[in-house]
Amino acid sequence: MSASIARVLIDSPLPQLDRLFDYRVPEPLAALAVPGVRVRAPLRSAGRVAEGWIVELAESAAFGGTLSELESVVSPVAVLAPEIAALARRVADRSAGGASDVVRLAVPPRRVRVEKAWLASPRQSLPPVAPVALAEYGSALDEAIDRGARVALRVPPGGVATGEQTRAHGEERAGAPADGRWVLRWADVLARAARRAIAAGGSAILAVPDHRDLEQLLAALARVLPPERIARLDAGQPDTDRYRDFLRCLAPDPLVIVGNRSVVYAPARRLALLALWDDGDPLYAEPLAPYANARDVALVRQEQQGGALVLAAHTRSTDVERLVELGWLESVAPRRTTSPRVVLTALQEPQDALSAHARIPSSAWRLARGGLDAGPVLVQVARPGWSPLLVCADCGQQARCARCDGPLGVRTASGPPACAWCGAIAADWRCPHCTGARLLRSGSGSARTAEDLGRAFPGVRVVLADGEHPHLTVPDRPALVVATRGAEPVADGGYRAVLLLDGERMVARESLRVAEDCLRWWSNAAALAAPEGPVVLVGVGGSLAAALATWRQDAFAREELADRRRLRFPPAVRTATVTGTPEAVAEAVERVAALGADTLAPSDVLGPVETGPGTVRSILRFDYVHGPAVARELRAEVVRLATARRAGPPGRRAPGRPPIRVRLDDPEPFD
DNA sequence: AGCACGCCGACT
DNA sequence: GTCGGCGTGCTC
Repeated sequence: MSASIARVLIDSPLPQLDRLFDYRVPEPLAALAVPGVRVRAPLRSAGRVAEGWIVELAESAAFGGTLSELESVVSPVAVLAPEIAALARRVADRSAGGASDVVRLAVPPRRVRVEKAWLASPRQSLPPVAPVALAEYGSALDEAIDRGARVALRVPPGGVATGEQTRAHGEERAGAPADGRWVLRWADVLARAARRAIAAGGSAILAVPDHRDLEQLLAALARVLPPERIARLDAGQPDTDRYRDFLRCLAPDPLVIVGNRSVVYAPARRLALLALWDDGDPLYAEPLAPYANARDVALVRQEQQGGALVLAAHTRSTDVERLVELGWLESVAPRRTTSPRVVLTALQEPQDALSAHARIPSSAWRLARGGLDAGPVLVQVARPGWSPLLVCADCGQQARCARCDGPLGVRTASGPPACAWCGAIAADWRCPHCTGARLLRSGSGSARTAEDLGRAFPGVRVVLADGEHPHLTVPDRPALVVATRGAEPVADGGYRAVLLLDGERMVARESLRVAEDCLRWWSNAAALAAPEGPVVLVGVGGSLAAALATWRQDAFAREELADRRRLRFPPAVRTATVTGTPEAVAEAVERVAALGADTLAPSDVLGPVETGPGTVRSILRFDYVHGPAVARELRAEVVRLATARRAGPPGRRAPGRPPIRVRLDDPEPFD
């Protein structure tokens, strides 16, 4: 007699359904009803069926009432592995959200044709893979992977040429590659780390922020592993491809699974390595409820499943610094420190001077010219477009969109003024401050910088790389590559010089994480330089510039985290934002406060402040130890409000949205 | 979310 | 006496 009860997680965003429901398994379904399969199950009176996943089987019901029978098994494939169900539960609890919302990130939409083909295809086992040493770390990284350690990993800047065998020790920094492609060192390190995991018989998950990083990683992996060992799971690929690769991960042989943020939920056979590249990138923040950051998911998963965790980057996020200081992560760096040659330069002219000549100090100018003799030169700017800022010609105030208050700018030399946020064209703009009607262009975006530089260096090829003009790579030929931050192409052989032009403007942004972000943007751009290629940071001084120049990002993260501790800002503390009607928000805050002043001190309740008509927001901050209790309390309140809706006068059901929304560790209020 | 149950007003 | 209004609560 087999287990006759199936515990099912219902696929629904409703908070009151976020638990396991018991169903009897009818005899005809017994063979198919295994943990992980998608099922249809009646929910509240016959006729209505919900979909869900069997999370576990049991001999007897935990539920006292009479059970319904499972209606059907949607597909025989166990798409929700037990450890992923457990991960989803933990992540949901930590974020005060629902497990099925998390599972939806973990399990891609089913494609029947793909599934049928996969079920019909013969299983074949893959030939074993020999291990490879990560000798630039001595034996520290090899050992860490083998024993399943948690590591904050510093990665060498620069790249290696394809075809050039990565050598065991004393790797010379490659000069110009004779031919073929150039792969960034970080990608090469992660690819070899993954191969080490595979050689030991385990899987590896490698997460990257965006698809450009993904391309780098796939290029690096292609050098060290056969394609049958590599699976790709990213939101950018078509659903059929995504489901096909997802199914491949379920096969018994371990694979390297690469993708963007949600790849941290991938099903992996005997997970041996979970690695994130550049964990400070905001793209790791999940935009869908319950908004769990991929880094946090990775931490939870490692804790649950073991295996090595590697958070690799050029810069150290304050979040990782915190974990290093706690002793939760160990810090591993290459034995021999290689760092870019960074030059700091003050601005010679006021920043609003418009010509490229005025924006680029003469020393930087010389280095750029020198670099162009040998190969490509990178110019990093803050913003895309032509003139990202417009000001009133009469009073000098910045011009803003009449509809949404976004900044007005022009995208091309002759284009109309338009809003950077909503895209609305500001046809008959009038200054709200002085009634002026004329706009003045201020500042230079990527397009204008590219054109200016083209004039300043006649005969030199100019490449414009921004969101609208994406370039993954540029060849090893003289060219000026003007790129917005984060959109820099990878140059074969490395850039002969890197100019970080808009440092001052980037630092001027008002956000809790500006300094951290700037150092990350600059360091990542600097890492694209060729071995002796100079990196020039224009117009920034102080400890931030010094951290880049000395390539000591860890020390900077330590200071930065110490500041956050003093201010009680994240990641020194966790936060919960509660948004909704004033009464509901006040009540939710009250319930958390009732946990005690030790959990939530009165000074750690920020707000409420009005965020819309009839809507307020309060922010709670609390220490990490109290996170579970705060999340549990807020979640309970959400469930309570969803079940017993007694908002407003009796007899009136509150229409539309639920009265509160809860979000843990939302970075937005601090931006 | 849906959908049934339940307890007060107008009805053949 | 009964039909049906919508407020309230639950979903294995």
